Amino acid sequence: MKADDLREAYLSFFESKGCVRRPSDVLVPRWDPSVLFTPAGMNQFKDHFLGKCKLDYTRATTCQKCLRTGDIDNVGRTPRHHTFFEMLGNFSFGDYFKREAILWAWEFLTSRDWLNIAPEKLSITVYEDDNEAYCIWSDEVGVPATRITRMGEDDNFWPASAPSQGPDGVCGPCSEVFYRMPDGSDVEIWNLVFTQFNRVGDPPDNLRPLPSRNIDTGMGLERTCAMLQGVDSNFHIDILMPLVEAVAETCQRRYQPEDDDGRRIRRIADHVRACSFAIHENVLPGNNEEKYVVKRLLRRAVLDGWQMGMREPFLHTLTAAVAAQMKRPYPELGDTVDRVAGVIKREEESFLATIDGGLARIEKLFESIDSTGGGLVGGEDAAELYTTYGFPPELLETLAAERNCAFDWNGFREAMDAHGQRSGAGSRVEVFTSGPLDALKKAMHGSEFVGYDTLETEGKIVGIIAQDRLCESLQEIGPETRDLRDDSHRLITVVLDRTSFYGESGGQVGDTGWLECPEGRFEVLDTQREGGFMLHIGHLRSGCLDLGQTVRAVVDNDRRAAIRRAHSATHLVHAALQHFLGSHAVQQGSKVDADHLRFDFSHTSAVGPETLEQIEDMVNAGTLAAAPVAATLLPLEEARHAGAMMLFGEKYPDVVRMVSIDGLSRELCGGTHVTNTGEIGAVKIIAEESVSAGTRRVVAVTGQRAMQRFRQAEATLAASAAALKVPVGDLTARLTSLTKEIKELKKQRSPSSAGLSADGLLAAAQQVDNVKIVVADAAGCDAAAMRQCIDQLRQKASPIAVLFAAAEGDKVTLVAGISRDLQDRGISAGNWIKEPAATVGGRGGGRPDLAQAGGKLVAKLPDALDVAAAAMKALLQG
RNA sequence: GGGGACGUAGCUCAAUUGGGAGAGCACCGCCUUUGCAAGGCGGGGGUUGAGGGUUCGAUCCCCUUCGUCUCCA
Repeated sequence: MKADDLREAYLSFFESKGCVRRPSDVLVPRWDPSVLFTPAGMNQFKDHFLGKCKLDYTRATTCQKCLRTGDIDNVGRTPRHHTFFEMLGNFSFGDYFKREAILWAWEFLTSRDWLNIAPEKLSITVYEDDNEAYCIWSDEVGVPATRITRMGEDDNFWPASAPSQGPDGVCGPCSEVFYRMPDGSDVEIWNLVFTQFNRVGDPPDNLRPLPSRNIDTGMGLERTCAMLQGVDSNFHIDILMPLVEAVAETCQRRYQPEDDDGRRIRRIADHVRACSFAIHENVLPGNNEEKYVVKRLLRRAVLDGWQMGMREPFLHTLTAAVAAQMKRPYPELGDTVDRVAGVIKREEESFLATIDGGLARIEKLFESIDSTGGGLVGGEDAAELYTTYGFPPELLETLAAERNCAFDWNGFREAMDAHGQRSGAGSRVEVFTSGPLDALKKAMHGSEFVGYDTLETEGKIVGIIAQDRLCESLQEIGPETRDLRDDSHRLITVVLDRTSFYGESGGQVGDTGWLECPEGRFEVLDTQREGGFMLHIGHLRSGCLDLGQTVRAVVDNDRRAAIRRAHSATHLVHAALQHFLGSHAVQQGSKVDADHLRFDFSHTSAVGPETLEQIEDMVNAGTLAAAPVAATLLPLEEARHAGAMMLFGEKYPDVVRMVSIDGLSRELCGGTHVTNTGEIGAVKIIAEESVSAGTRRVVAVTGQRAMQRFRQAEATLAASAAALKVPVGDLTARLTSLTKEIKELKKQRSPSSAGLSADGLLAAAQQVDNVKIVVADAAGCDAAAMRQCIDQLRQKASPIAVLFAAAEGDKVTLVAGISRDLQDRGISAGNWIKEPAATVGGRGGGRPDLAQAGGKLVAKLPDALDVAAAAMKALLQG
């Protein structure tokens, strides 16, 4: 059976059991702070399991794309480890339980209409105390006792070992189905989790039955396919083998499963598949979180290629093969092949450059190893190369072997552990988060948002949260609450059943304003949203608020209008960027504030000033056109058909809101917009900068802030022109002539202009034996000019010793130089200058031929010159 | 988010305990050459990422900040 057929069979089987077929969730669930990537099929149903949302259905089935990096080191080495894989699942939220889950699993596996697996090849494990599951398997299904094993909590409980070690919360026993492979090994193909307990504290008696019990099952698509197709490795099933072969061909290797290259080829196949999906969802390789995971996967794959002799980017050519194999379940992957390939190629180039750069550094390392005769690459050195420059240890080991050097892996691991300690461990986020809103979420879907059409509305208070707890009522408690210094600790959250306040989302900031009623006034400083609820965050300024009370929600009109301008302008900017830079310039993030917007997009290089101007012109042409803006709700498919701009990797609801700017832009967007682009006024781009590799940012202002900016610029110009006493139009010319003049003046500030001429100095020089000694006050010269003069003198006469001193402000600068032949006599300018420097209360030093010093006693300058002359005479005679 | 490294001419990089900011390539001018490739001579180009501090003096040492790279979570 083909993988595509297995997916379909599984989903339709469970549909026949009343489960609702849901699409795979995205691979990168940005809404879930507890994970970077979707790790299992149940992830998208967390709120369903916890009863934290109203249920539209109580049974579901999915095929979920997943990514895990926990066993990353085993990928390619073993037959069944992947980073990216698919999980088939069926789920019950307080509906069917153990009996159905077990019977259906068995039916699907063994029925002639479905997988038709010989029952004697299957064996079962259950949790040691779970007699209920044991009896169902043994009595109802009829699995012989020899093939049912009771296992402990570390194997057959979820989370593993929860009863004794925690964490507290929902948990339960599980039961696993194993298949006997041709080689005699048993492979787990299906895990049935029965969440039926709430763990409270340590044993004994810490497992309390849950009123609403859930089913969460997962069947690995790849391993089940391997079983059905009778192959010995997941990598040899129908959707992976062609990819493995494509990798082998690209790397010009014959795929031999058993050798080192076979392992590398499998790893490349796995990683390029994982990265293609992640990058498809706009996760670009980067330096933190999921971005870093993508980067690491890509680099591991490139490294494997490097070790097979690949010196040029190659990974990116494989994205088409990935899309081809995954076409049926994920056709959208085909739309982004070029973009994904481009991203991968960039990262490949960057990593190959890193390797190149590291090679030079490594030469130095080997030289020092050779000179000390150690014959061993130290773990410390390897770790430093890795953590600082990203040079992979595996490569270093290979290079070391070529030099007949050993590699200290143990030392390397120790050093890396130490690095890990220094870096500190990040805080872990709970898998299931809970908060004061949970009770509210069970009772209602969310707040009704009416703020698109109206900025004032009546709403009933359905929740008040203070100090992270739900309250019945709230009273103003004196002026100290208004203490701005620690206001943040005392922020209050009010939830209404309906509101005109927009909660921050899609980059648009939350509204501010007031909640008013006869009994009190609440100032809203920010509006956030959580699970469909708008949270009005702020302070009670007077009176009191009670649960159930009706208030008037009044949004700050001027601010909202400014936000609308900025948001619509953002859409125009997006469209203009795409027009001038190309379709790859997709949105990476944005912030929409009052008359101020920030827009991040994919682009590799800086956008030049000319292009930026063109973009600005196009945007302003859009506002001048006074184009109507309309928002419509329509089915996702229709929006797609209408050509609305959509972000890959976003999970859109079935009905979407499309914001169209007549003839200029179509985007799916939940934000608030002007009704006509003419309202935006001027749009002025004020910055273009880099956010991270591959991402650029433009910042722009609109409406009144654009006007303010023009005024400011004018004021600066006017002030500058006034300062230079020229008309604004002549400013540039005046500035260039001024800078030129300054430059010339500096040049002229030479010894000669200060009354010092080389010939004059030579004529006035003292002479001891045949050595000329020039000691002079070089008033008006700076150190550079004095040096220059010394050079001139040294060229004209030798042997010669020169020392200049000049006072400027409250400082004295001295410079001394001697000719080469005096150096040969053991005289040093550095030593010479010390005495006169001390005379003016300073110190100095320098090189034998030229030295510099300074001091602060300006009045002593003439003395210092006498001292200098005397000192040189002494040196010459000594 | 934390650790480490690096920011010097348009580019690639130098600069000894802190003591005169340099080289190669590129650029401009002139010469040589029928032309090209190349060669010779000369020249322009720098707030040493930014801001503070220590010092007589900072590319160098210290602090802050911005940027790039990199490892870890």
